[in-house]
Amino acid sequence: MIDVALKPSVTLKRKAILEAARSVFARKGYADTAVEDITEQAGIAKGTLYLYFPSKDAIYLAALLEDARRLDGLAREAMAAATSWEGKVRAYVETKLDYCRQHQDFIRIYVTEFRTRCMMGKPIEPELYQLIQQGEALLADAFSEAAARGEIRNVDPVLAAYTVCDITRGLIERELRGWGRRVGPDDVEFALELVCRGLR
Amino acid sequence: MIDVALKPSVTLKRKAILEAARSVFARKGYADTAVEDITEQAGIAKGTLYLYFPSKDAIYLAALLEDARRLDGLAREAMAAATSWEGKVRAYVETKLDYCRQHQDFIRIYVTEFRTRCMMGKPIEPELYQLIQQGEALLADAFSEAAARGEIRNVDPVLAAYTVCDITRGLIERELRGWGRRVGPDDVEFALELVCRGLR
Amino acid sequence: MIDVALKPSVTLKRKAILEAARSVFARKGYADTAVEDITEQAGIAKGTLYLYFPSKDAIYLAALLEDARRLDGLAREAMAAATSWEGKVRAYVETKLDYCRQHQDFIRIYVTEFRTRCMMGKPIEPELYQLIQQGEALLADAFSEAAARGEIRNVDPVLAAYTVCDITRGLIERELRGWGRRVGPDDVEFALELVCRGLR
Amino acid sequence: MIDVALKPSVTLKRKAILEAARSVFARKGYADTAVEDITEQAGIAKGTLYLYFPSKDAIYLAALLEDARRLDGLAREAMAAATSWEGKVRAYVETKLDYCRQHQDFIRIYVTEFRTRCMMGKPIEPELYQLIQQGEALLADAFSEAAARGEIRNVDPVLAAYTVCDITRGLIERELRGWGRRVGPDDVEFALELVCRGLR
DNA sequence: TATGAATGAGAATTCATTCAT
DNA sequence: AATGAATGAATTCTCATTCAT
Repeated sequence: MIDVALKPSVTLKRKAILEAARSVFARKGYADTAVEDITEQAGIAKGTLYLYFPSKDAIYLAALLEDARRLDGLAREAMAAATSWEGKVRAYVETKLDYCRQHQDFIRIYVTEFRTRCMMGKPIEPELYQLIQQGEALLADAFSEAAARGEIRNVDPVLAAYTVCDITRGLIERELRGWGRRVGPDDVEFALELVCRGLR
Repeated sequence: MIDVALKPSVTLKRKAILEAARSVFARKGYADTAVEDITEQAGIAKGTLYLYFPSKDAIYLAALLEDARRLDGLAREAMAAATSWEGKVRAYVETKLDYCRQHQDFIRIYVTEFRTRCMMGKPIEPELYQLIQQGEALLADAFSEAAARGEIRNVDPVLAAYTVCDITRGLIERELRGWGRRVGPDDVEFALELVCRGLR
Repeated sequence: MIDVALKPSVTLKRKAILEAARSVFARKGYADTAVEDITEQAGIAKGTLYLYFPSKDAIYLAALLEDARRLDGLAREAMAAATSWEGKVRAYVETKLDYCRQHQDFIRIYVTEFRTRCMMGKPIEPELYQLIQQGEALLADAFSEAAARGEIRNVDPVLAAYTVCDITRGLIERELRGWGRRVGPDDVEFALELVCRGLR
Repeated sequence: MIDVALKPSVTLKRKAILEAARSVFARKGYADTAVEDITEQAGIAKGTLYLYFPSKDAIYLAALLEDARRLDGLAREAMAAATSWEGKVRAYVETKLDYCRQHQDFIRIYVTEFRTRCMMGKPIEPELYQLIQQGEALLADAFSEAAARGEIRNVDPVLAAYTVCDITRGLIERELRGWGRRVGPDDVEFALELVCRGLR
């Protein structure tokens, strides 16, 4: 009972810390972020943070995971709501782009640090790995079905999914990076049409 | 005569340091690389490094730039040798993928740290920026001409170029990251065909 | 209450660090003093020092300033207590000499490093500059008044003040330097009489 | 014979190095001067310097010593040329002030670093020590004789000499330091008159 | 004699983490 | 549970000196 009563406040503070961490990580990057920056932003003492997270790294990962879960949920819903395979692709691309526009903090961290870790061969949090795989699988399934229905060429659905992911990521990075052309609706339409024509 | 004999040795040592730096940066990432790691790998004393480069950052940048120049040259040549627009796209994708396979160190650094810097809004070395822009422009030109000749739809050539870049990057990362399916010839063919069909 | 109890401890540790710094600076000089020497002497860890002072230079300056303020206060009081101009001069000289005898650390630093900085044209901490100027002005005022009362020749009071400062400094350095004759009461009497006779 | 022929050139290069050293030391101070600064200024390679001097410290000392010898010679001559004790004091003060005005490099180094070394108890080059002592002794002798002739009070001639040295130094530092009133002829006259009146 | 590339000990400073209160 | 002072290993960079050529 006591647990039940206390847990929410624990969870609340955890969330507050994660929020602060996201904001600081996104602004300064992982390496340039001091743990104290996070605790200041969160309005707590430095030591307190270590009651909720065992290390700087753990905070980073937790922040990432939370967002990844949310994004996965949104994409899943949106794709489920779409009926055609084109609709599912559009749902995937637009959901991701929208979410990233609204949560630039998250995506900045994700696109930079997380990708770096992958490439450096650091072990990845299993749940995060799963979420990524599932996202790709969702797309692959849509292509599988479309191929079965004869709506698209008989392509490897996994490869098609990869391609959509790559293009989506390109749009997101272009949206967020400080230079070059920004992303407008035309850009999305162009990408979607290219994929659709390319697969038919 | 003396100059002719000595200058190369300076250049040689610079190259050796860059080689060592690339290897270490690629293995440990920028932040986790100590300058001493590089000097050890290069078989020189700590101070010696600073005779050739003014800072850790400068080494990183020099390593990056050298590779970017080489890669740009190769891609340029390969594309020039191709006659059809499809050939040029294939040349671009395959040259990049090949180079990255052969210089995993470089690409690891490029894909991770450099991208991170871009996203964090840090100022980018102008020459590097130019090389990137030029690579994209090369593709865009090919699409422009193809459109003029009526070989492809009347699409925005810059957007098409972006898309090819994104897909290429996806292939490269998949090739280099430690998990998931590796990239085979089929993957490249799939990507190329998707783009070609999508644009026609 | 907590504040009242804790604040002093911060101040106390600051003082302890300054004391240690003074001792080491005085023994080894600024350049030959490593920050670690100070922290060892103070019995704290290297990092702890940076919780109280932002840099080696800041410690040096703080140590200097603290002493300069104390000495200024003492000289000011002693001179105020004296009624005749000769008394004021004596108060100035003797207060300084006494203080320096009792705080050899301070004066070693002051006479050496600080003077060096002045001569090299480095910017001086404004408060320190003011304290020095005020000390000279105090003497000059005494001479001004004495001249007005006809007790001394009609000399430039500022020049007279400079001279007394120079002679005082000579006494102090002779007292502290490792070689040559030490300073006894006769030396002070001689200096005072010379000044008094010289100005009358 | 070979020695006789080579020595001059050795001496010449030594002088050139010392000249360069003086200039750099005076500009940047001992600690902030890199040996390379000196060799650059002297137009020689870094290693060459160590053929002429065993260490940075030795260069500093040699530069100091050379000037000290010159200044001692000049003061000695000027004082010998003066007949009255007042003339000798004036000769001492004015020679020093003139020399320092013309060789600010030297005096900057002398006043700062050398004095620092004395106060820190570092061993002093014996010849330098002697030169200083002799300078003081010259003045003391003048006072001794003047006292014997009844021209001044029966003061301790050594103390009187110290005082003149202190005042002279005060004038010199005021002349060279970047702030406060500069030294004019009046300042010298004031100082001389004060001493003369004070001793009579 | 002259060179200047190479050295490596040593400097100041930072910061993730701990722990006594 | 919360604090924040204390820690000390680790980092980048400097520079007097050496030595092979």
